[in-house]
This record gives sequence, structure tokens and C-alpha cells, in this order.
Amino acid sequence: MEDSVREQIRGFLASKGLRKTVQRDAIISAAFSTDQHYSVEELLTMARAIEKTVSRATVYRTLGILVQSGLLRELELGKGRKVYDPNFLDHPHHNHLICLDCQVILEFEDLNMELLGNCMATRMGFTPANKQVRIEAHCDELRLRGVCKKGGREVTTEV
Amino acid sequence: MEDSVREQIRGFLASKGLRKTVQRDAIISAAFSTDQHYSVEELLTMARAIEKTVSRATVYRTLGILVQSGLLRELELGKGRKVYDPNFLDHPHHNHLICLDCQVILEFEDLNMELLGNCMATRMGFTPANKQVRIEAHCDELRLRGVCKKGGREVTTEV
DNA sequence: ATTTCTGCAAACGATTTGCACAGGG
DNA sequence: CCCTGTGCAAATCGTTTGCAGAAAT
Repeated sequence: MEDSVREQIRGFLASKGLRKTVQRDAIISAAFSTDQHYSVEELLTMARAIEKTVSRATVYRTLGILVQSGLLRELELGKGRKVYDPNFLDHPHHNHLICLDCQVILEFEDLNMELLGNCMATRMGFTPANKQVRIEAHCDELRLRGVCKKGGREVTTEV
Repeated sequence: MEDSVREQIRGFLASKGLRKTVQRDAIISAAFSTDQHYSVEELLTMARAIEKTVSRATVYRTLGILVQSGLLRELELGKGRKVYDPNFLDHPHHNHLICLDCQVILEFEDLNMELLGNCMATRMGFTPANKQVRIEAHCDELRLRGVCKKGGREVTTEV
């Protein structure tokens, strides 16, 4: 977990008059200990590995704070799957490709898509706040070879 | 409700060995009686206006069929809001702008965005199946004038 | 001392499911 | 007649909340 993040969170908590507790510390540390997506339940497990008194309720409560603070992004992946993405600060404009065959989510960035979205919103008379591009797709590798062993390979495209 | 839709649904039900019932008929008629989004509860109300024996369970079950058939699109609008979009057949590639201030959802199409999404998926080794672009935004009108009375104004852009 | 946080368990809202009966083929 | 579809109510799942005690300022 980077110091800059820890710093920002400390600042956010302070500015809101929120207290520092061992449970929040553990949850926050867990939340930013990876750059992979995780579910609420996975975060609970990770946080409990650090501090075993962490309860599910507090994870939910703390997640609310983190998402509100803008440090953590909440992703709706469809079919009720909800996931949190700590990689948001480093890559604020990334999108998601969800494989319908394998259980893989790929993140990718594309400046054109970013600009295009802003442009559309502006044209309609809005100021864009949060854009989510979600592409559900079938894996070519699986179709051609019958197996698919994709990692969490990340593809980044700049203009 | 257009005959072509009715025809496709009839075909789909038949091909799956599914039966024609008054409840399904009512739900399907209701579902395609508008080009506006609606929630499950709203659809239940609409269907009951046609056939009062329709139950909530059957609405859920029929929605599953319609979404699977590809005739109706399910939209996740964030914050747990789930909505169904019968306007999908006419405008298969539309995206959504969700106003965070007013309770408005605008649909818009953009060919560039469509192409760009396909391109990204292909580049990553996938065949795109379903793309959802969701832009959450703040209303300029509200910010400037203090009030906002947007209709469901639709903006369509061609290249 | 005061106020916020916490875990627990109950409450909650949306959706799903088991069942016995109704009704389509 | 057989088998699918239905309404109902109970079950389920993820999430939220009320409360009394614990901990932070």
C-alpha cells in the first residue's frame, strides 16, 4: 500500500471527523494491498488476516467511506456481481472487458474512448462524473483451441 | 407492440417448447407497449392492467425468458437499480447517460463508440457480445439555472 | 466525558424456489 | 392425459440497521 494513498485516506478521515480504529486500518490496508478486483467477502477475508476482530458490517461501512472518498471504485459487473477496484488511482480511466467463458476481467485504457465519452456528455448538456464501459465478450482462444488460460493480462492503449 | 416483435417471440417460445399462456401474453404485451425503461415492479403493474391474474413470480420468470431471447435488454444503472429496455431492437447500440441530479436517463447512440469498443475487444483477443457504456453526469442546466426539467430527450449521433 | 465505532443479530428488499393446483398441448 | 406454467408463501442472498457495549478523542 502506497504512502500517498495512506496519506490521502488519513486526510479524508480527518476532514470528516472520522476516527482511526484498528478495524478501519486493517480494512484499508487490505483494500490497497493488491491491484486486483475483490468482492466484499474477499475483502473481509483479507482484512481478517490482518485483524481478526473485523466484522462484515464494518467492512460494508468502511467500503462506503472509501468509495465516497473517491479512493476506491465500485464496479457493477452484471448478474449482481459487485466488485471493488483499488487500481483506480493509478489508472483513473480504465474500462473492463468481462469474459463470458472464463472467469476473467481485463482492464484496459483507451484515451479515445475517454474523450469520446466526455464529448457525448458535454454535447447533451452534462458534465461527466463517472464513466463505466463494460464489454462482455467471448474468448477467441477458447473458441479456437478449446481451452483458455488467460491470466489477468492487462492491455493499455495510448493514442 | 410491433408484429415483428410478437412474431420473434412466438418463434422463440415455440423453438424452446414453451407454452403460450394468458399471463405470458400480458407480460410480453406490456413489456413492448412502450419504448421507455421500466423496473420489474412497473412491468408488473402494466401487465396486471392487461391481465389481473399476473403474479410477481411470473413476471420475474418471463423477464428471464425475454432477456435470454435477446429481445429485451437488462440494464444495470448502479446503486442496485435494475431496469429493462424494450427499445433495444430498434437501437441495438445505444448507450446511457444517467443524470445524478435529476431522475433522468438519456439514451444515445454513437457509431464511433461502437466501433472503438469492438476494436478494443478484438485487439485483446475477444469477440464482443454485449457492450454497456454508462455515463453518470451532472446536469449543466441545473448547475446554471438552479432548476432542471429535462424530458427523456434522445440524442442520436451518426458519423 | 463525550461521541463515534464496533459486533451482533435482526431487519430488509429484491429475487428465487418448492409446492400443489390450473391449464395448455 | 401428460407435462409445463402458475400463484402463493417461504427461502435465500447480499446488504443495512438498531442497539448496547468498547474504544477513540
